[in-house]
Amino acid sequence: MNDEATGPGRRRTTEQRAAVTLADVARVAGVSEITVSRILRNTGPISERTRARVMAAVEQVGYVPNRIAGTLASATSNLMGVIIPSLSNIVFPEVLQGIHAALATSGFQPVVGVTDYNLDVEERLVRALLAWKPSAMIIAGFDHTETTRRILQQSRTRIAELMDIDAVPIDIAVGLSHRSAGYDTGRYLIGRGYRRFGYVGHDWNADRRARRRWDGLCAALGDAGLALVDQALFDGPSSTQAGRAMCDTLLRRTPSLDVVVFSNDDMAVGGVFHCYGRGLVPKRDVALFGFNGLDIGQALPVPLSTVRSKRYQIGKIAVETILQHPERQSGPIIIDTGYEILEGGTA
Amino acid sequence: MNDEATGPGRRRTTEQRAAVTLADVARVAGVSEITVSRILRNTGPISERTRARVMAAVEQVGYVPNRIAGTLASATSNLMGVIIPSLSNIVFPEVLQGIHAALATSGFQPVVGVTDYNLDVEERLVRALLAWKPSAMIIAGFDHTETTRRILQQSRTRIAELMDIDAVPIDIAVGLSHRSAGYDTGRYLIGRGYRRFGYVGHDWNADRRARRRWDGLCAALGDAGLALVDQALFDGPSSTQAGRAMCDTLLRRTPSLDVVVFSNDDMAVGGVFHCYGRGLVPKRDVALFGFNGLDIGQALPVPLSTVRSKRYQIGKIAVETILQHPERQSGPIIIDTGYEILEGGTA
DNA sequence: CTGTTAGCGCCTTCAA
DNA sequence: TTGAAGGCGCTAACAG
Repeated sequence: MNDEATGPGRRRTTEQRAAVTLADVARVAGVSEITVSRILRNTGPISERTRARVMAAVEQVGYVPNRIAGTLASATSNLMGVIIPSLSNIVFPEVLQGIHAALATSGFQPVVGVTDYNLDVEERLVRALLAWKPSAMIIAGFDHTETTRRILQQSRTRIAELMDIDAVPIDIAVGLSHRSAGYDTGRYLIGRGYRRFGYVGHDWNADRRARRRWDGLCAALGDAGLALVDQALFDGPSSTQAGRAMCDTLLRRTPSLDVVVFSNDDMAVGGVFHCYGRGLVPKRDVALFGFNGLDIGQALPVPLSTVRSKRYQIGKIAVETILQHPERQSGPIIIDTGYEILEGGTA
Repeated sequence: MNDEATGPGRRRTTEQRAAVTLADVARVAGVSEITVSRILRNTGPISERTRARVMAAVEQVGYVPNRIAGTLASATSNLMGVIIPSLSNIVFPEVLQGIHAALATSGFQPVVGVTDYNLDVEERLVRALLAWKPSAMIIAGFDHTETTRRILQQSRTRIAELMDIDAVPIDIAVGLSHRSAGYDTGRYLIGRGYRRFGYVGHDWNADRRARRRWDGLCAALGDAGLALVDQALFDGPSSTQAGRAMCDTLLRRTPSLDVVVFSNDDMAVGGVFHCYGRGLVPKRDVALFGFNGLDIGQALPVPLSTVRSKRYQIGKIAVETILQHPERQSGPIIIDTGYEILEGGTA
C-alpha cells in the first residue's frame, strides 16, 4: 500500500481501508484499468484469455463497480427519475409496477419521489432528481408550477407526463382523456335509462383528473337535457370509508336518485358497502358507478360497474417510449392508452 | 468560450452546449468555485454580500447541481437503496410510504428495486444498487442467497431488513414475529370458543412469512390438543379473488368448519365476499380471520377480525434508525414493532 | 472569510 | 487487441 499523503487533496483516514477499485482489479490481473473497464462493459474487442483472467481477478478482490464515477466520466446515467403524487392511492403503485416491469431488463434504476399532491414539493423533487442526471423523468400529472415546467423544459432529458392527455405535454404524454371518460360515463348511463344522477366525490384540488371526469359527466348530462340532481364531496383523499360515509349523506338527503356516480372505485366500493350495510341492493335500489376498474371492485360479490383505466400500461408504455427514443423529438408525443366501460352488475 | 481541445481526454461535440457548472456560476459571481460550493451546501463561514451575489449568479445562469460529481468527490451519497418483493401486494407500497415519509425532510432519495419474490433478481438488484454507493440499503425480507448476504455484509453501509424479526439480521431488523402472530391468532380464536379450524392460504414459496404464521397457528392448536381440520392453498400470489375461490373450495369440502383463518386480509376479504355471495353471515355461519389489518377489511360492512401489522411504521422506523446511526454498530439491532389483534366482527 | 491544489473512480480519445 | 493521458464536476484539506 503506497500511502505517501501528497500535500493537500484527499488523504485516507487511517482506519478505513479504501474501497476496491478498477485499479486493484487491473493490478491483480496484470492489465490496465481501461481493459478491465471495457470487459466489464462488454465494449471493444477483447481476447478471451484476458477476459477470463480479469473476471477471475474481479471475483478474487470482490470488486463492486462505482456507477457514480462511471456516470461522471461518461455522462450517461442509467437512472430514471420518477415522481408520483401518492403511494396510498393504489393507482400509483400500479403505475410504478408498469414502470418497473419495463425497466427490469434495461439496467436502469428508478429514483422515486412522492409529492403528496403538493406542487412545491414536486418542484423541490424535480430539482433534487435532476441533480442525479437521470436520463429521463417520469411524472404523474400535468399540474406543475411555472418554475417546475421551465426546469423540466430546459433539462435536456426526456420528460414523460402520465395519466392524462387533456393538455399539451412538455415532451411525452401517456394516459387517457379524463374529460372524455366522464362524458362517456354519462352517455352510457343515460343509455341504460338512468335520469336522476347523484355524484359522490373527493378533494378536487388534489385530484384534478377527478374534476375533469366530473366536467365530462356534467357535459353529457347537459347535452341530454339533464343535470346532476345532487352531489356530496368529501374534503380529503378518496377512500372506501369516505365513499361509504358520503354515499350515506347523499342518499339520506336525496333518496330519489336512481344512479350515483363516484369519483373513483375506492369511493364506489364504499358505496357498495353502504348498500350492503343498509340492506339495499345495488342497481335494483340504486345504481352505482365508479372509475378505474380496480381489482377490489371486480372481486365484489357483484362486480362494480366502472371504467377501466390502464395504469400498468401507462407506466410500461411511458418507459418503453423513452427507451426507444432516448433523445427528445421536435414536437410532443401523445399516447392515448384509452379506457373501456366495464358493465359489471351495479349499474 | 475557450475551446482549445487539449490533447486527449474529453472534447465537446460542437452542437450541444455544455451543462452549466459551478465554474460558470463562480465566473459570473466573480468568486472561486469552492465559495459557490460552500454557499450551496450551507457550509463554513460566508459573508452575506458574497452569498447574495452568488445566489443571484446561480439564478442567472440556471445552475443545477450535479450530485454525481458531488458524491464522487465527497464519498457520501444521499441515496438509499430500497428493495421490495412486489408492488402488487398493497403491504409493500405501505412500507414505501413510511420510508418516504421519514426520508422526506432528510434530502435522501430512494432508489427502488422490485424482486418479484425472486432471490436471484434480488442479488442482481443488490449489486446494481450498491454500485450507486447508497448510504444505506433497506430490504424487505430475510431470505437472501448466500452471495447476497455476503455482499451486503461486506459493503460497509447500513443494512435494514424489514417485516420480520424471526431471524438474526445482517445489521438491523425492523418488523414483527410472524410465528408469534400466528400463535396468538390461534390462542385468541380458541379462547373465543372455536374448535374446528380451517385455513386458506397462498403460495408459501414466495411468502415465507405467511408460512411462519401458519406454523405458529398450528403450534397453538397443537398446544390446545387441536389441529387444522382442513386447508386449501392457492398456488399463486394472494388476492381477493383467490381468497374467494379457495374459501368456496374449502367450505364445500368441509362445511362443518366453525372458523377459517386466512393467510392475509386480501384472502380474507375474498372469504367475506364469498359469504355475501352465498347468503352466509360471517361469524354466525362461519368465522373469518385475516392478517394485516388493511383498510379495506376495516371498511367492510362488518369489519374484518384480523391482526394489525404496522407496515407504515416499519418503513418509517427503519429509516429513522438509519438516519440516527449512520455507522454500523457492533452487534445487530432488532426492533419489534409488534402487532395487535383487531376484534372486528367476523370472528 | 476566501482561495489553491489535488484527486474521487471511471471513461473518452488518441496512439500503438 | 491493449494502453497512456487527461478530464468529467465537485469537494476535502490546508493556507492565507
